[in-house]
Amino acid sequence: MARLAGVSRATVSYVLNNAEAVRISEPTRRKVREAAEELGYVPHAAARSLRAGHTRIVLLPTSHVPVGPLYSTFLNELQWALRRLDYTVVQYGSLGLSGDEAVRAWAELRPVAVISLGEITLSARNVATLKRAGARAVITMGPVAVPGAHALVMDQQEVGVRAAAHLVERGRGRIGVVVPEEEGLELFSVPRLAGARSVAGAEVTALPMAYSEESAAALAARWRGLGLDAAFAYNDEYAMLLMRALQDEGLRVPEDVAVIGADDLLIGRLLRPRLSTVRLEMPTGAHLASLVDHAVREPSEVTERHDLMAAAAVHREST
Amino acid sequence: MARLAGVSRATVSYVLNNAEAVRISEPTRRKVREAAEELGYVPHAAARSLRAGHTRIVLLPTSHVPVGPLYSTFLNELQWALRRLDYTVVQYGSLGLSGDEAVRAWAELRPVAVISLGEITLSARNVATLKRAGARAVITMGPVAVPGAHALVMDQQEVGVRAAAHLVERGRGRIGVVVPEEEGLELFSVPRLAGARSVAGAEVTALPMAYSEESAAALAARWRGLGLDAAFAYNDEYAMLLMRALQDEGLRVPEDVAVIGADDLLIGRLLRPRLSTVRLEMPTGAHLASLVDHAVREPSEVTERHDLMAAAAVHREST
DNA sequence: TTGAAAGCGATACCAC
DNA sequence: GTGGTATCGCTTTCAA
Repeated sequence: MARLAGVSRATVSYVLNNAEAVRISEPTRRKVREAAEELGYVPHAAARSLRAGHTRIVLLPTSHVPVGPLYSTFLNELQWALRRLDYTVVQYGSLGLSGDEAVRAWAELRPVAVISLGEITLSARNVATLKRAGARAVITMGPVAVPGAHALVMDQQEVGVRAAAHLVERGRGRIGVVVPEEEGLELFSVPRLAGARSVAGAEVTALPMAYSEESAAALAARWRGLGLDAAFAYNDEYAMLLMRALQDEGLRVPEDVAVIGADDLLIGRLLRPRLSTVRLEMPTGAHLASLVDHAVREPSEVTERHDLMAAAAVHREST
Repeated sequence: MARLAGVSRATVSYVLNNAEAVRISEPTRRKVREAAEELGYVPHAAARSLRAGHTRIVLLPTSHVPVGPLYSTFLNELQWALRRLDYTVVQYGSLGLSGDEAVRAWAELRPVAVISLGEITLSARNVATLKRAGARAVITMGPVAVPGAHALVMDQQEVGVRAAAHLVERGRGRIGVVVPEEEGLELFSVPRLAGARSVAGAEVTALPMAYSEESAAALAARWRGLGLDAAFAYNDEYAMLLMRALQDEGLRVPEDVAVIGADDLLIGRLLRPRLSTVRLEMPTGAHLASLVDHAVREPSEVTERHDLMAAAAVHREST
């Protein structure tokens, strides 16, 4: 744009970046600003980052659009906090890509940090690729730790443990664990199931169920034959579907069947009886943002640390 | 990377882009591929697009994380379809940015297309800025059309009309319309309210309510004094909160109060009585993707067209 | 079939 | 104070 405003490109750059090292006369500044405004000039991020050798992009892969207010509040907070730290938050839709393909695509953008929310599992090689491509921080939030990355491990097994322990405490030992039939949730559902199995006094039956009323009704229809006195559903949504179907079958909750979900979704509080659940303590968005920032500034200090998130049962009326 | 694999950078480019115009010997190809693999080489998107003069980025601004399976299915479909057409889908979190700020930030990335889902209202100037920055298609999905952009107008007013008309048909004329207290939803809630008001035989009272159990309970507590026989809530989530609170107050649904929501969320079917709702006919993700692709290839043909989405009431048990 | 070199837009060093 | 200019990594035209 520049020269058409009467000055050189260098001068434009100085003015628009408020360069301190160099003094520009006020009339010139004004001229440049006005020209930029008039032309609707916007700097070219690609050129800038090519020159600079790095970007300020924080990449958030999203394969499934997140569901639930807990998750979306977290995401909003995170984005807001990162922008305040002058990062550009880019969500990259990675649905249907394999891990390797996805990582290549991310790396092309040369993000300074990647926060993987766990839908795609990264290998040590993947992390290395990202780092070679300029990522100073790779943070994973998921069920398992990843070599080379800072991991915030959401201990899904602990969710299962808490749920089953809660039921056993309340005198229920024959527990049906609802496992989603939908693909892509295994990373969460398998450890949750395993956690439940590991609890002393719990006799666990795995119950596949899809996220639909029909599937829930079918499961409820054969419930009496299963000889169970409690259900732990994959999450509150599955729990709600099941609980409703059980009630439609004439079973009383919690008298005949205790039902517990997970993830503490708001909707769990809207049903009657109110749904007991297991809550996972997420870090706040601001906390994670400052972790990212720290990792970007001092990569050596933060790499390879593993933090564990706690889980706790929340007792309401359904158990 | 290249020269370290024994060939020139040009050759690398040819091989990795499968250039047809030029024939490269098979041994060379293999050498290049192996070197790339070994070094974990990933091309630099910024350099590429700088050289090419354009990107394949389709930018999806997201300010609020979308809620509900209808919306998220749509988004997943859209991303998947766009990637099949070889676009890079980038969601840009724009929460807390003004329209002008957001547009500048988007324009810096030089997207070839922008699909604004309606949380931020674009001005004609904004659209012009994006186009000058290389956007060949600007598509808005929202309550209002935008000059210069291809608009998919979701007629929010029609949602209000359908809801109120449905209630009037069923003999309810004194309608409370729940309006969210949360910020950022005005673009949807105001026309929905206006639409309801415009229906003959409907006497409408606006009822501010926040998305919390407390707020719903407070509203329910003063319900009998309002002299209303029906409620149209902003969407199914607000409807569920309100319906539950009304029932806790001892009011019967639909006998004492008919309740209707909007957006046809799955959870609406889990409550008893099942929630009546108004459904907005969204285009499929694949449809929108091909619209984008067409607009990118032939911008002149598509600009400024306005398509209207239909809305229809779905009767269940709560009305 | 492969290599050399120009150039995309922004920046920062160095002269003037 | 301001204007040239080399540079980032990649693609593509032209020569060899």
